[in-house]
Amino acid sequence: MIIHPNISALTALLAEKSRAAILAALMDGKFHTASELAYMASIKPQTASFHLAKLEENNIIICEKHGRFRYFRLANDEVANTLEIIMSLSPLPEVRSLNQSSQLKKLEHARTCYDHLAGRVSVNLTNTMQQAGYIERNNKEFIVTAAGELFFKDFGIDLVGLSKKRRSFSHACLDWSERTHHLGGALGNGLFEKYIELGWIETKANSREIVITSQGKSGFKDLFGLEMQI
Amino acid sequence: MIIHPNISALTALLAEKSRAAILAALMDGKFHTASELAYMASIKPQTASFHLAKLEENNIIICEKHGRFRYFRLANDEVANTLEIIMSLSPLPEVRSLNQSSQLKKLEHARTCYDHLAGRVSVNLTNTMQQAGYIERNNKEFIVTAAGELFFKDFGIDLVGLSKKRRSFSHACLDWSERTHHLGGALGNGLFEKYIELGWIETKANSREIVITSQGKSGFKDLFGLEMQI
DNA sequence: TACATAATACGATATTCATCTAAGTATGGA
DNA sequence: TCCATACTTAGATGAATATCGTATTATGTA
Repeated sequence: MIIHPNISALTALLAEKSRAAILAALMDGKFHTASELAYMASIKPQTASFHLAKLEENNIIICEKHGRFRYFRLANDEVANTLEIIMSLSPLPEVRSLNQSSQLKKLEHARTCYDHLAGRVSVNLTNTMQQAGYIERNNKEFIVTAAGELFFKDFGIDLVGLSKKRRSFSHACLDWSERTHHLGGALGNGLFEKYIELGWIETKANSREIVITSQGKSGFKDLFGLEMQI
Repeated sequence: MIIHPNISALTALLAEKSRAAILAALMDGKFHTASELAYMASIKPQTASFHLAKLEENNIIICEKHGRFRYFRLANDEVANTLEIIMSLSPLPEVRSLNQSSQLKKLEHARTCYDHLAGRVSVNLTNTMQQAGYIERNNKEFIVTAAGELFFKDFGIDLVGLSKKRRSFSHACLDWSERTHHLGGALGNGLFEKYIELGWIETKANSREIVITSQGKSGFKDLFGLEMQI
């Protein structure tokens, strides 16, 4: 028997359609109740409960109890990154309806990746920040340059505060639809929350989809000279 | 139901222990017979045949028939890269014996990754070539610099010939033990074969393990100033 | 031809495990 | 106190599939 990393340990958890659906739903980074996840995965609550217990045991998700509700979320951004990588290696879903096709297009355009922005828009923004010399790519991380420090400060991002968080600061996160990297980590999250605060983007309930508002379009254009194609 | 890439399609193939063992064995990049693979995965030939058929159907492996033997190999280096990425995301194997422990240490030191070198040695060599300014990292590729062109030519590597091959030229391949990148692709393969030709490294039958010979140790030292710790 | 080896095909078995029904626990509100 | 809701647990069921014994095909060798 050849010694090798225990591939099955990870893949067995993801190989099951219902669990995959639950995890895909949780990739929006939000908390969801067990019933919500059951509905999203098209299974009965008992079955969802069974899968959620298994995922929790394996430290893939965590649970917070409030009253009679149990709120589930991905355990951390490392799990989210892993899932995003596996997605980037997997075939695109079979599209069976016009509705699914348009949903897929929207996700490819802009979506959440756990707690930051992903999709074409995110990759464009990341590239633009690189070209402007605000960040530099170094292996799996982006590094904020001196110019970048000024830029992010001007934009109202507290780099010092973010860097104190117990997580990757500016992870180069793999984008499954664009098959390249976008800015993740604490900095990616900081920007994401700033965009929300400014009303430039909006999340939708029970979906990873992100909508760029009209303020967002002009905002991104002013900030980066970036034209949003929708 | 949330639209997302079909994770299960890929992971279901890897979730089964016997198939995982077969694929791990094939990561040495060599052809293996069905019986060999059955033995390596500790299953009967019929069972191996069943799994091999399934893997072939899904274009994970290819088969060449010679006489009464069937030789199986990974389909291409894209499959190998995918497997290596999944391995880098998976937990290290549980080590149950001194023998396994020493085998793991050897693999972490130097092993084949499909058709090129992986492990600590490979990562060190890659870093050294980067520091010497022979190659530069650009996203998922390494780029050969002008200085690098001279260097590789001196070392007897035919860059023009390699670049004509219908595959990635110098892929930045993920190393599961070192959790960083080493040089893969056609250039990685070219160097690997040159090391073999020079007698610097030796492969072992039915193992991914690579042995650095004494010529290799002095060779790598002369070429890169790199001291091999064994 | 006869026999040994490599591999696959087929059928039976066993195991794993996702799913559901039914029942039970916990919580909040009337 | 009673009921509705959210969720889990337990047990039964069924489907998928990995495995192996047996048989068959293909090839090489004596």
